[in-house]
Amino acid sequence: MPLTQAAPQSIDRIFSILGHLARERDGESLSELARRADAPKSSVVGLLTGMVDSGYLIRDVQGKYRLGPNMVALAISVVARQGLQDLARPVLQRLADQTGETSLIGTLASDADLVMYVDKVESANPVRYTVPLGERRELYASAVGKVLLAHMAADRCDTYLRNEKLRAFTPKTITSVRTLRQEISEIREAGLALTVDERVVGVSALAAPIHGEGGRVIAAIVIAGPSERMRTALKQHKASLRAAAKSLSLAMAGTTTH
Amino acid sequence: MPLTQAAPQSIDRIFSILGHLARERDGESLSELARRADAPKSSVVGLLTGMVDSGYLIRDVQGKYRLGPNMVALAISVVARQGLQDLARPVLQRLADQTGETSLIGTLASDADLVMYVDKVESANPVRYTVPLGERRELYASAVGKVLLAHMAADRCDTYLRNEKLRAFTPKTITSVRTLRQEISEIREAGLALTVDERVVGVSALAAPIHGEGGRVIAAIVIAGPSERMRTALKQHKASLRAAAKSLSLAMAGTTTH
DNA sequence: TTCAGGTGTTCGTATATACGTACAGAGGTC
DNA sequence: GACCTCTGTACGTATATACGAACACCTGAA
Repeated sequence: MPLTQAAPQSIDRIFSILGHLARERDGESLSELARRADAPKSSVVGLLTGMVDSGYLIRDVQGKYRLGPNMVALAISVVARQGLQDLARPVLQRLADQTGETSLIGTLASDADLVMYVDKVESANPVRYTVPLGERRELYASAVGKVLLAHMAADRCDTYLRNEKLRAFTPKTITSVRTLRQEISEIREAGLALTVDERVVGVSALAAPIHGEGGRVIAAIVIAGPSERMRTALKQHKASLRAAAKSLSLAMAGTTTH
Repeated sequence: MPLTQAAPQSIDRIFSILGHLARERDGESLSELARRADAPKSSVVGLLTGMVDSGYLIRDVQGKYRLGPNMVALAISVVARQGLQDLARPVLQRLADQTGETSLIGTLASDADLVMYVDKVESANPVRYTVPLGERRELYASAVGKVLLAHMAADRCDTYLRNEKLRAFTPKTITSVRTLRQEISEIREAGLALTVDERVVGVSALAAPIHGEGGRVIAAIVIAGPSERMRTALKQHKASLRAAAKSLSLAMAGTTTH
């Protein structure tokens, strides 16, 4: 392998600056950005000036640097290009990091009223919940399935409830159509679905809807783990999950066909 | 002004590459990207290699370069940071393209019960409606104003209707408080407001609410044009406007404080 | 008011990087 | 199979850029 020169260090510096400014609400000073980029101030000032001149950053009246209109436009066009799975991956990763539990995306299978798991980031915990991707499961006994039922057309949901045989997987599986209907209605109001030991004993799952174009629910994002561990952190998990679902819904709203 | 050196040319080259890849569905070759960036291939290959190493680009099995996971994650976090006007711009552009009419965003002025137009994309038609940005107009005679009245606190709306002198701008301006109250109630139900020749003879406007955090209406998105042209395409315009308002509402829902 | 610490700016010099050139290889055409 | 065109790669050299050092200025604390 011939010896080739290293890539220019401005690449990592530029992205370090952009990433930092994307995470901060307020602008940042030259000195702070130089510290974050681990680079001399006189080197960083050249990069900042160049990005300001090109409209990717702006410098406010306090001398703080912020993301500029061209960066926002570029970001919008990048996000608009992605499909759900591309957009979901970093969100799933962050959610798994925040909660310590496995995070997944599930959608309605195209040919049957079943949930299909299309992406996941497994928990770092040695004791973790997991499910094979591509797996198809019943709607009525999973948090994802209940979210999808809550947001599908009312007549399609009614047809499903009339026709589906609610077999028990565990002693906690809901097998009463009346009880399930009531719970689906509550999920529609609350936005989140929680299952405890319904599909697998000892496993809880918490799911939220992901909205696509026109507000339709196209998928659900879910975290799942051992019921006792999920129980102790449920409140924080709900907050993290709502935020993750919202950022994905935002991202999906931007990806309309042109 | 002391003579300082120019910013490094890699800045413009990096953003040129990213912008181009964001617009293309397929990947692009090294030679094509070098042409687009107007730079020697041997210079561009160093930038590409650096961005691939850092995960901002990937190189597929055909040797084509594409946006990588770190660029997608950066873009998502940039978009999640924006305010209404930044997010609105591409939506207004698309709406103006789809409908052929001028599209605008209006909000409630902070110091008076007036509409203020804060952003617009003018129609490409030589015959077009336009209004200067920053312009402040009465609520009762504009589609935006009626949307905002329909979604504000009921007592604030009542106070406005009691105190505002409903002067006529045209023979079609609604000057009866009773009629206006009824119409506001209908707008609250229907979601859309339509004005025909009320503020300016020969001009119609169609407005929909934009919801922010917690479902509050923070602005309205509107298309406006000559009444006859608006009339002939009203149904399609309603569909396009609803979709635009929803995508903005979802985008605004995503920009929550973490 | 003084002082210390941190800021942003400037510039000459060191050096990292850009690039021109050559070339091997691939693909398409005849 | 030969030939042409374009690709991506390699590398030595030219040069654009990084950066260390110095300094004026600002802010906050004593």
